[in-house]
Amino acid sequence: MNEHRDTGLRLTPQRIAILDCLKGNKRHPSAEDIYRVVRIKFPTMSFATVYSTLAVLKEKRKVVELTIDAGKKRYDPETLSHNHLICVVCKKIVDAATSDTPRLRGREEQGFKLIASHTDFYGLCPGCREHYAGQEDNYVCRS
Amino acid sequence: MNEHRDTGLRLTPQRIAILDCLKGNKRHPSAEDIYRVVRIKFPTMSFATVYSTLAVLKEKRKVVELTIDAGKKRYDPETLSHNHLICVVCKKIVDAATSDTPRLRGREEQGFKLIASHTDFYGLCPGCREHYAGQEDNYVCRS
DNA sequence: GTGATTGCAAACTGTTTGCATTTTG
DNA sequence: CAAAATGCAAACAGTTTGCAATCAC
Repeated sequence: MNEHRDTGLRLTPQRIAILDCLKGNKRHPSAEDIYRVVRIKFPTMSFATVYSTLAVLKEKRKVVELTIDAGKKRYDPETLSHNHLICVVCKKIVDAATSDTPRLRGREEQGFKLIASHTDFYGLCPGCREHYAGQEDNYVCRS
Repeated sequence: MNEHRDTGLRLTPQRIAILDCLKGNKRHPSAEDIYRVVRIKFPTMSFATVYSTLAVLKEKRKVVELTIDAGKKRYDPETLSHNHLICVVCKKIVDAATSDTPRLRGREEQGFKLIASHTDFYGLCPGCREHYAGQEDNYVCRS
């Protein structure tokens, strides 16, 4: 009945709220971001529930964990391969399409069995751009 | 006199040990990895010193912070732009050269001022490959 | 000598775990 | 009704901070 049946997980009201929060969410929210949203409907919601639901969703490939933001995991309901554009000041993350996918130079694979790849782009978002234009050098970009 | 003079920071014995540990280090060590190494020579060395030195080095662009590994920062003394190849099982990180650099599709920049980009490649390293071959599907790759 | 660095401990942030209670299928 | 999820609190890991003692320049 419920639109989230296909996740294959037991649908508790809390989980439905989390799934609703994630559905089509392009903000790449952290666990706390999600917690704050679902807690509006479920004041008793605990962090442990958010984390355990995210763990199950990750296992079922319904969500992907991003490590772009140091010291805080962020989650992306878009699990098809895509790239990101990250603001080095406010850490906003938006999806980015690229014109091509880079390849490792043949002999550079060093015995690795390749599974996937993705590219992160760093920059200043429109908002931060205003305040920090010309100070790009002050920001370290590499993840 | 000391080979690390050019870093522009006050050279205490502890800092020299940290710089020695980082010099040419291709292992992308975490703060703890560094701590364990320098503590052999300086048993009184504290974590705070490692972190504060890393903070200064980061500021002076002598080292770059990697967020590839969730929940644990790793450091790279190679500050020129380059890419990484990461083992999804043991988190080993090695440098990788690519044949090309992807570009954002023109209208995709969404008002961002671009500063930099890099590509992460995921796979199984030679060692883990043996034990986990055929189980690639069990590993989530996206950072 | 003075300002920066060290070492220690305590504080903090984000995440994980144990367990009694409740709920889903 | 059995297996799984919740909520709470406590435990954890990694990182940061405050401060007195020490050290580099």
